Amino acid sequence: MVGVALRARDGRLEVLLPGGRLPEAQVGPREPLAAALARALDVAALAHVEQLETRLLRDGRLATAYLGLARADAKLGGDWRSELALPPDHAELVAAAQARLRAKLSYTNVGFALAPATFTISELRDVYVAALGHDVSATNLQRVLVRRGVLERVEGLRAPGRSGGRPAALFRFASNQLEVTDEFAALRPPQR
Amino acid sequence: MVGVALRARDGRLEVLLPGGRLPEAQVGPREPLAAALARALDVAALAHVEQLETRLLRDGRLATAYLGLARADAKLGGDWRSELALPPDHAELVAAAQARLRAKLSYTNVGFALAPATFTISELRDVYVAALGHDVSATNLQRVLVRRGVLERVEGLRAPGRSGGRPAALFRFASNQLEVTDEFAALRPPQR
DNA sequence: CGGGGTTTTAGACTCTGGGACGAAAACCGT
DNA sequence: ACGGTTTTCGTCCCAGAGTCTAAAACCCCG
Repeated sequence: MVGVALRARDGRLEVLLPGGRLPEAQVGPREPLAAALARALDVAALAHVEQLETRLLRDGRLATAYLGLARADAKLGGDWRSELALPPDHAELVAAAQARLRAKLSYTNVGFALAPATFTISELRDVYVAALGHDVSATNLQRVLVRRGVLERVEGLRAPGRSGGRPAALFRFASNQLEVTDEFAALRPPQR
Repeated sequence: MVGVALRARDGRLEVLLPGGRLPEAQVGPREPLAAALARALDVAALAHVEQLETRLLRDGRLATAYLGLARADAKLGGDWRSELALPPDHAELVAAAQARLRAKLSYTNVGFALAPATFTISELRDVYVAALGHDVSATNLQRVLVRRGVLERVEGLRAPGRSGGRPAALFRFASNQLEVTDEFAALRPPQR
């Protein structure tokens, strides 16, 4: 049981490393994985958790890796440093976690687990840029997510900063559970 | 360690059940998962194998499930019956395996693991129909897969059957390893 | 050998989702 | 009031994929 907790903040996709390493826990016999997971990760503080893969680590232990996502405004204990100093096993898991997240941002609503409860499109754009590692058009992001029903407008506006600008509309994710955009795929069923 | 081996044949997506149940194996301490997997599944006869999920079964054992795909013309020992008589745990795993396969048919080249080495578009279409569970246009299938570089023409034609028809061109998959169609996703990086 | 039935192939048309662009809206500070 | 900023809205455009029709190439049968 190894957990990779990620958070998009300050333009970067942080890896949460309490004590400078990935959190681990031993899973007992007949113990539900969720129980061991709760010992390793602060599950209550994570907006989304999903299983990654199970593999034999170099030290001989069999580990099931999990991906955890924290909202930018979540209160978390533990520090986070650069993940460059991790052992090779763990570094690979971090890479797998990041790849999984990047892929799912495109065809699911996982964004809900990274963004705060309410936000402007620009703020959401920053989250996506941090997680994806490339630029994203705010205009397109809004259109795509609204069209899919992933994003909802919410009452009110955010006042502009000191440098001015038009007040921004506020949005939220329509759901706080993972939902896959159905029929995002090629080779769809015939329409009639 | 539980294996779900699938094969697309006779218009159906069969579950290979040697002895009427899903193949299992106990994974020893410090044993690579691939080794235990080889004991459970006839890996050599499978064109593709990938991990599904790890879960606690109702009988208290911790099992890592695998998805295996067999080509339609593969020689396999063991019979296969309807999967309706499986225990609930295993039935769920079969459903997960089928769902995974259906999804990956859209954005990867997994088809290579279901189709024979060389085939006509109509034959490939039958494989896709069996796996996806809905109709597929042969014209579309060819255009999509060729455009992606997944399919290659190969020398020769297949003679028509007794009922006549134009001879069919032969194709093969360009690769026999899993490859993900990059940039199938929404929220692509900017193009310039 | 010619005609009707069958299967495959090729092309054109259309629709939709998403990227790019530019103008308008609404604010700031000076 | 004016220029600079940020957000929003609308339009254009393109690529990928679904649909359709006709042509190609074969079979069998009379």
